Amino acid sequence: MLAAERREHLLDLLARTGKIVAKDVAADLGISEDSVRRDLRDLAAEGLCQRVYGGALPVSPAVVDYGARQAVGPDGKRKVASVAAAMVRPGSSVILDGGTTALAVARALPKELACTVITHSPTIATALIDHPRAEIFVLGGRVFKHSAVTCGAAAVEAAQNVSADLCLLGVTGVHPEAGLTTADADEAAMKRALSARAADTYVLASSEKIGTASPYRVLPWEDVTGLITDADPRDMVIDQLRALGVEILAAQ
Amino acid sequence: MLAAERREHLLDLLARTGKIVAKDVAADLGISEDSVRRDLRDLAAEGLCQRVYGGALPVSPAVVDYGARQAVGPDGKRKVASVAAAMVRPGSSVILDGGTTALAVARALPKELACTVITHSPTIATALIDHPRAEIFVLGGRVFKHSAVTCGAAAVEAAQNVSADLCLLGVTGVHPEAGLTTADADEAAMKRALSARAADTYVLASSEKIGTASPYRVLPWEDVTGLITDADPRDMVIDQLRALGVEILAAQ
DNA sequence: CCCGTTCTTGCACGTTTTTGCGTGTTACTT
DNA sequence: AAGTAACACGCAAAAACGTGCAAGAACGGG
Repeated sequence: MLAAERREHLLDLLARTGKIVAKDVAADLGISEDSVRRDLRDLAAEGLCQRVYGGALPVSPAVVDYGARQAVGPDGKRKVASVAAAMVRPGSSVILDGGTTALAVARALPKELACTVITHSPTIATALIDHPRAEIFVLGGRVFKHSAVTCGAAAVEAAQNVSADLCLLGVTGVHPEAGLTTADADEAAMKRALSARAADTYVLASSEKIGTASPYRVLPWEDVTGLITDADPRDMVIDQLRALGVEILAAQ
Repeated sequence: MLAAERREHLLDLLARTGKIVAKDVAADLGISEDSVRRDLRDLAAEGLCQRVYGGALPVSPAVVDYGARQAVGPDGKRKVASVAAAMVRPGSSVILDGGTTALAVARALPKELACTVITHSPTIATALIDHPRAEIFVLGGRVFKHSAVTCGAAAVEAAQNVSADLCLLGVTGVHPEAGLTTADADEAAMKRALSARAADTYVLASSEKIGTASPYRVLPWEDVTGLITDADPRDMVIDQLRALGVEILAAQ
């Protein structure tokens, strides 16, 4: 393995998993920990990673945040993401919301799948630049830092000019009575605008969000085609949603 | 085996496997490592591969590209970036172009500097999410993968709705007669639109771009306020530009 | 056809870079 | 406070590199 290749591998690992453990990488690649440490030191000097005791972290806390949040429920998110990615038909267009679950969907899109992805998340757009066949369209506007997506009037207006077959929406709360909810009013409006531009809207929600509600309503259940979740299909809340006419797609 | 044949083989290998190990190729083809090294040196000079210790890597993938291009002239880029970042006044708004140099500028913005950054690069928007005081605005549109920025009609239109104090533009060619040039027509149009929305336009160009020209003109020198570069201020080309009324800001 | 020129190629040699290990130091943990 | 893990530094061996050089092939003019 070439030295430059190793560095690429480290950056890739950092981007995908959100962290690097020097010891593990050394064992994986069959090289000494010293080499890994030297590489990390160089990468840190170039501002490409942040050196920490035992390994390295991404430079941007936002990305660290992604890593951390992914660490909370990586299995659930991955399962949900792979089911969602499988729903994207070749040649179709999909509106992809922001958030860690949607990011996982973007990464789960098969390399050979040609499709158009419309997103208001710069992070997701960046992640998809590597995808050989995806056409990417970014909805512009002011960037909301806590969620790393564009929101507000300009973004909503930009959304009016697109339309898609499918909208995959992430939310913070999924509740039979409250509907889909989120923690920010502007975000809720943006998600509403996104959903309105697609023929079908599916909600991505790992199990810990089921049965919870946040302050701002995004959509009532009438406007939702289905729910993709890793929660138990026999869960009581899930049953209630099914009774409301929501298609339930169980991940795993 | 003919020399040209060998070069084809190398490029093919690079495209298929993503890397070239000088030693292995020499053994496979039954030629000396010196010949392989010479070929790789020539190919790298033509921009067809990226020379690394032990062999070569491709130049194309976006992420690899970032690493590679930064590896070429990290010092120059960093110097230019820090001068450019120092030009952003507190409370002002700045239009930031795409590219590795602009990315370096984004990273060089001091944490305590409150400003508005308008960009058509999802990568730069992502990098700025962790900046505590920067307001970020993304110009939406179709994403051009080879340069990782939004371009085209929608992006140009989005640019009409913003205005800024300063525009920092990256280009591929800086030539006294040809003006500022770039390798893609859509990109050129986008850069032109960006420049038109700012009171002042400064060009970011590390020394290797000085005196070179690409196919598509972005701007004539009349529309450029200044040039930020790490090239020698007494360089002949730089002198010509100064005579054209371009303000020269020497980095280092 | 012959001879001088140019270009390519492989080898030798000295230089630079990388790498793993040993040593002592520092940082984190319990 | 003691113990362990991670780290930095120096070192030496190995690998890769660049350069100069000579042998040989390709080429062109006479």
